[in-house]
Amino acid sequence: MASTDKLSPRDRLLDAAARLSYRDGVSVGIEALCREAGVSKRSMYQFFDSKDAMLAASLEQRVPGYDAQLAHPDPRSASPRERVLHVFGRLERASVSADYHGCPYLAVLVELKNPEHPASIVARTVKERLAETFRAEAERGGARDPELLARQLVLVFDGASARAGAGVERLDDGLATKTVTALLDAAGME
Amino acid sequence: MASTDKLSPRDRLLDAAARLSYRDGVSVGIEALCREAGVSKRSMYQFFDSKDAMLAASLEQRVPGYDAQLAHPDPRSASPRERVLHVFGRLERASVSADYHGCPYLAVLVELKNPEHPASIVARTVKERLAETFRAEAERGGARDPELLARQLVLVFDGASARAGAGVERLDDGLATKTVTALLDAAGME
DNA sequence: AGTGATATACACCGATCGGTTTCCTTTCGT
DNA sequence: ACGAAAGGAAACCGATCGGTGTATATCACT
Repeated sequence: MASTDKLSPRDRLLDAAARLSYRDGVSVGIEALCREAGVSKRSMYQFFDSKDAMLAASLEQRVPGYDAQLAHPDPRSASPRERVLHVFGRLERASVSADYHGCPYLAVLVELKNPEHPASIVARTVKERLAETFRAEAERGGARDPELLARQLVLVFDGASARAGAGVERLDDGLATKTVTALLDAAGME
Repeated sequence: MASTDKLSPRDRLLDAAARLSYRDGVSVGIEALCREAGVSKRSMYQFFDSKDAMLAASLEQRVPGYDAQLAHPDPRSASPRERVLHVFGRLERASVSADYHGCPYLAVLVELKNPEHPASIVARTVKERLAETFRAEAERGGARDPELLARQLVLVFDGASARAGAGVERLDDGLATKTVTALLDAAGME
């Protein structure tokens, strides 16, 4: 019994779309997606209006897991600084995986040049939420300019994930953490 | 007389490949490339072995201009810090253009998941050279850890260009410059 | 057992992909 | 003025693209 056997065809499609579009890019064919999901093309078009819609749905479905991964395990006892650093610690740990190819949402935004694409809209929303999370932490931590600090943090986040995903940088020596620490200190965040 | 009329067919192809693959992504068809260049497909395959080879050549041809754009206009009188900040000033100024879509070399690395692709190799080389340039400046500027600082700077560079290119961030208020300044200060670079 | 919904397999659509070939015109050296 | 060579237009190749139509099989429910 394969691991996908207990999932509905729709969920298997979303799973395959997320996995293959992340590994091979958004230009992956629907034929390959359906083969991977073990679902006929005909069924796919009953669940989704188009390939674009399925891609957007697959990105959206992964948002809760993505958020949970970046959230601090014990947010109550942790300081704002610890919660911010946790995000980059997770990024650094994830980046060592052989099949890490960078932040999937940033990749989608880069690959789909069209900002009106439904998947681009989902990706942009995720990025805005991350920035807003950082901003709230910066405010709680007493940063001098919370908005600026938050934008700096997403800059580092996306730069680190893109470079690690592209294979031109390694984060496992704490590069992101060190960079963020310097920025937190400079912003006067406790 | 169009602006391309005085260029050789080969140069027109390289120009069209650079422009269209930057605007539409590397998946742009050779039919469109040849139409844009005003060159027959047959001629194109006499100049280049494949679409991949032409793409790599088009990226490579733009390297000198890219370098010149980031180089300080008066490198002798400028300090290492000024030379570094000049790079990010140029990035911020370029990013306001309506047809700015991020660093083309990073985009190619993200879009072509295959690191063995000839265009990926060119792009990786460009990124390595930028990091090396930063490292040399960091050393000259007396940074505590020149290698670390250089990696932080390319992190910010790629993060800023990717986010600005994706349309999720604006750099025209000096975001990159402010971030880099904080990192230079933290590294003890004069 | 019968029925309607759901899923599959598979041929098919026009369009485009990267790449090749054929034919014809233009250009250039002599 | 002539012949070779280069270049352009377009047909053509097999493959794949996103998407549909059709006929068959499987399933739950009554």
